[in-house]
Amino acid sequence: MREVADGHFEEGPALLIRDDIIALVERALGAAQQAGDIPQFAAPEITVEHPARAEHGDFSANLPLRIQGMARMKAIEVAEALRAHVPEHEAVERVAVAPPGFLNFYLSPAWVATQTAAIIEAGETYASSTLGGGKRVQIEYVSANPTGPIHVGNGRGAAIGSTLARVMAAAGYEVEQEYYVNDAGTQVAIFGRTLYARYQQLFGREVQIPENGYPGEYVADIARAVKERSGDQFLKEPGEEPDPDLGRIGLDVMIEGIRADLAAMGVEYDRWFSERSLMEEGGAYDVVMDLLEQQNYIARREGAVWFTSSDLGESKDNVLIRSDGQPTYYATDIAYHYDKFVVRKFDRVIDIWGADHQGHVSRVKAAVAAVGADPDALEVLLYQLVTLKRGSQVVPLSKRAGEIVTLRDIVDEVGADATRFFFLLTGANQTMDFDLDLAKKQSDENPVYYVQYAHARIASILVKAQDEGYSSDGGDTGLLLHEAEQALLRQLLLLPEVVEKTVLELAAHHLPHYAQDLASAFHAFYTQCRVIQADQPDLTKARLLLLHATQTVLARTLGLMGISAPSSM
RNA sequence: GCGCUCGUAGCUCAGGGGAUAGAGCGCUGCCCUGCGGAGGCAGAGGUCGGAGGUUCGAAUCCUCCCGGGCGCACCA
Repeated sequence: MREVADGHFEEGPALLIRDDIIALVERALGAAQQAGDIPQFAAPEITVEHPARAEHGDFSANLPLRIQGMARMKAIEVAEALRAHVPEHEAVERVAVAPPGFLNFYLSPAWVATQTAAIIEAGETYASSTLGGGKRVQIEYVSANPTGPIHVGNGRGAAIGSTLARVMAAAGYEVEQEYYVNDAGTQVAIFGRTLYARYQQLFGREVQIPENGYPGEYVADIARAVKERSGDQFLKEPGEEPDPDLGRIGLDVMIEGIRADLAAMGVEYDRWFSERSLMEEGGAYDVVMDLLEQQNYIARREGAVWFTSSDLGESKDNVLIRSDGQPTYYATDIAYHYDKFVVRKFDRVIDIWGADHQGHVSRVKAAVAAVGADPDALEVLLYQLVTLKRGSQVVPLSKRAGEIVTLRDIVDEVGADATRFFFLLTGANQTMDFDLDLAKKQSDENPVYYVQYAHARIASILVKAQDEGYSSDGGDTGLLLHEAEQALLRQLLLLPEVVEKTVLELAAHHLPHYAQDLASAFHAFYTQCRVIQADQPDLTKARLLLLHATQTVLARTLGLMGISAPSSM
């Protein structure tokens, strides 16, 4: 039981064994200094890592190498001195010194084996933690303009955002997922005029799509739907401005489509935040403008209203209100972030943007500071753009171009699971190619099948065991000492670290890589160790428990990625 | 030009101060007389873009250079 926040307690998972090892090193240092084996000095923060080679143990501390200077001793001697003072721990079988000065920890196979029970008990909460301490974090992602269907690049943001949301929730944050709907501004106006042009065309008028308009067929589709439902209700005299209601209806249709497309990929938001709502009388936009005025961050020149962001270290000032009286996207974005921090008081705000918005990051941070919030509480995660390909042929993504490959196309063709896994596999600041031909192939080249197959295989064995009357009741997990069993168990024990790392780095790609390693360890175990053996009832029970634990962790890992864990494929 | 980012196996990518640099795909060769072969094992394949520097130790940090991507609007 650990305190989460405000005296609220919850059942805690087993502590990370890694943290226990760190504590052992720390205590060894204290004891060695106490005993005079190592001189007194303030030690740096202690870390341990998993050695690349199994012969170097399960955990390795490089502390001796790092403090050899301070101790004025050879690293190897520091290591020896520390080793002599490492306290006993049930999980640690032995501690060894290795040149040039590593302190290596070897876990007890028996201890590792018995962790199976703890994993099964934790079930779908395995690898949950209280790292976030109940802090309120908002994750805003995709937020593509509702003037067109969302495309491949948005899909990458969707996969990363919704996965981070799941993982941070597991790590003890109170997470709110949000989509910022740009339902105001010039692009929306252009969309409205485009829709009206399409609408007029349906009544035989010779009207061109406006310059900079949206040529996609989807606008004509909406126009047809409106005509079907409302006839010529929105038709005005030639040359007149379109009815704003028409634009609004069109936008609603688009937003509903976006919502459905994202839902098809397993992405659900807690809130869809309307940009237009900021502009209401006395809304955040008015408040922020007054605030900036009071803080002397406003300048009027060339007929426009400027934010003097260069006073805050920015390379230049930025326009808030254009000379035509329309606020810029930047101005409403300041109001939006004011709402996030000052009105709704999130502890952390994570914005996930495409890398083409990179220039916007410091501007928004400067604005956040100007309205009195902590700019460090805003974390902007940029993902590099996706190049869409058909084989070696690059497909243009632009909404304005002829061919529009939507996210929905991809999800329909390769499935939500493969789409998500594929997007998550590559680190966010790495550009990636999305090869439609390859993604469509549904072959074993797609690693999601490898992972899901492991889960299905386990389910199949468990069913068979049940059919044949085997049970894991009373099984002794201490029997799981085979090399392949131990390797698998060590993978299972890694998930809490992966979750922590994912949260600390805001790097979702660790999960699919871990999933593959875990599946690989399972498949190797499966090949070497038969589970159901009539002449070995005790071992059968123990291995059934191991299967339960593995299935639990696989399902958990897939679940954190928003990917299904099928029982059959 | 300035800023951000990337350059690691034939291809797609991990690793981002630690020990002999990893995985998948592809390639070569093995493994189904028992639980799902969408599987397993082994092998070939690398001057970690280049050059300096910091460090006990650099693919990792710093500087410069080369080469890609993206920004640098009264667009969003």
